[in-house]
Amino acid sequence: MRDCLCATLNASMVGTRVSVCGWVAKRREHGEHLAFLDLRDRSGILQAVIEGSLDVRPEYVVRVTGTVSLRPEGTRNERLATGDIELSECEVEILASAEAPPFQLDDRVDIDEQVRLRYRFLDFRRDRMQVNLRLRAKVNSSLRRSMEAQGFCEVETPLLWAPTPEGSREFVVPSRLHPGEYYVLPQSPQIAKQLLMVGGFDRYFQIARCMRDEDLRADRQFEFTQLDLEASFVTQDDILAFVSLAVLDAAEAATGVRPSTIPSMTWAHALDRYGTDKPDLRFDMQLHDLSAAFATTQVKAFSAPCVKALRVPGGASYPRSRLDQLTEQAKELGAKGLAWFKVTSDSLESPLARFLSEEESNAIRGVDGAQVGDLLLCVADEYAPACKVLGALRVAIGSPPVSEGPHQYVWVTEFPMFEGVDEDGNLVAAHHPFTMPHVEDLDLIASDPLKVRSQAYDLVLNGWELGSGSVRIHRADIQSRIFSALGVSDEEAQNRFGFLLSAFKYGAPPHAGFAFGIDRLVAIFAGEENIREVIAYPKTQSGTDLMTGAPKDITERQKRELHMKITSKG
RNA sequence: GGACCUGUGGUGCAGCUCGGAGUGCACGCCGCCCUGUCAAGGCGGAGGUCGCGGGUUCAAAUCCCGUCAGGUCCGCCA
Repeated sequence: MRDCLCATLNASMVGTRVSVCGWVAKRREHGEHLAFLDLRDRSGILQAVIEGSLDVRPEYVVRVTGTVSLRPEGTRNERLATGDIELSECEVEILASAEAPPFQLDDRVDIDEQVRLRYRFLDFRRDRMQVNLRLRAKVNSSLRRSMEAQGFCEVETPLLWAPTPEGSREFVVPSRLHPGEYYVLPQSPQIAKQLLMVGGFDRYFQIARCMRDEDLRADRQFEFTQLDLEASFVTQDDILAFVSLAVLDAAEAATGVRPSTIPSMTWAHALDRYGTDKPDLRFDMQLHDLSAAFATTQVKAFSAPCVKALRVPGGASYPRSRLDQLTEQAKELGAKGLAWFKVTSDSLESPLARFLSEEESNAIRGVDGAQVGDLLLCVADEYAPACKVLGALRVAIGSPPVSEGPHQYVWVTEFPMFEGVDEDGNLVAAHHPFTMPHVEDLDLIASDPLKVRSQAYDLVLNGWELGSGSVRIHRADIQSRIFSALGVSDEEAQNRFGFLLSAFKYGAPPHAGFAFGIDRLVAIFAGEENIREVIAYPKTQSGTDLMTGAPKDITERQKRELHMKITSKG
């Protein structure tokens, strides 16, 4: 039907007669003797010259047969890739007519996302979506190549899986053949891939769809895609190397620039200096510890186990309203308050300044090489909350949009094994219950569990958590110690993970793995703030699909077959 | 579950503080004119339940309350 794509034509083809197909992007009529038609296909725009009038409208689907010609001198268009040429002596065949689209299909205006999502198929015709989805395809392809080159085998795992209640809420699928019983959609192929290790697939990967029925965000959808991998007879460092190589390959494929190696820091360091487990290294503004200087303070606001400070360069010019807003934000984050100090030429300007001892005042002035014109923010609290509050303020004040600036990757390692206790007093696993503790910390499980480090690690890019992984427990004795620390009884463990535990009795190799979000990675490559921009058919924040209307009711017959009865709505 | 922002012809905005006739701009759409345009140009035209409901008022796009939808965030996301 067509000989080539619009933008593949160039001056070297002059004289050739070709047929091209696409959509009418624009029509410019000059009376009944001359008209120009801009034809758009996925490659770009090509101008066709029509001698005579032409009854086509924008978005008509046409096939144009014409002769590739050089444009007359002075009529070339440098802004068009095909601006030197045009099709002349054209025959136009209308393949489909079209109504005027509900919004403009050029990239000159931002269209409300509600409208774009309702007419996603039209949104696809715009450059932004074409570029983003093709970029995503390129990243997928690069990841596959990279994993295969590293000896990994792609295995698909089921979407209909058994309920194994863990951290996040699962999507549930009622069974027709088994009344009152359910499948769930996987939150990740975690257990499936560990069983592949038991089965001898010592290097597995998958570009896997995962589903979690949790509230949506700019970086979270119900369903998202991960590069999921697992390997046997490897250490943590092996996994970091596998993943680093795949990510760097993808970055090069997507951006044309290959980042250098990915640095790493411990979780403890990230919390201490950046107040978060996903530090954004595109800007400095590290947290500083003033606990020692305030150990015996008389100032009530600073009487706490920990005092942390953050220097805001140039922040002394903040008006009172901005400082109040930051204080408000700190309180929302759980701080008792926020102390601020403006560094002026001879003193500290602050409501609290006159209560400070000279030593304390000097300690504050000394933070991070503070200079006149800087602002210093301090939070006094328990250690972790103090870090987290200032870490959040650091991001609020200093962080550029996630899509801007250099791409700063970092590995965060040595996560704690447990992150506190639940309402029943049981420890809560920070990663998942199959995570291997740091070997040196095994004895702490009973004595001081919150100090136990795990062999779990995250990959972070520009302050976004791309993914996480861990070395897994492959020994029954350690697994049962962890389950008991988590308050999971033998019976419950058997009930939830019995098939995994039983598989491990038949010779489980030491193994470790990782999974990272492709949506997030591609969004950052694409310079998008929101993963919806790199997903073909995303859901809204309330989990609806504006194009299909999902979720929707099903027929009475379907409900009968599924043995379902709705007893309440809301 | 909570906080905040947005909702005005098909699209993108302005109007809202401080109430006074659906007022304005750009794009698109329809008709006519136009032989080298390319964000074509000129002339004319159509198109509105100001998200929805209630309240205050002589009078509401504008103020108040509620509600719906979209977004950002907190909670949640092993």
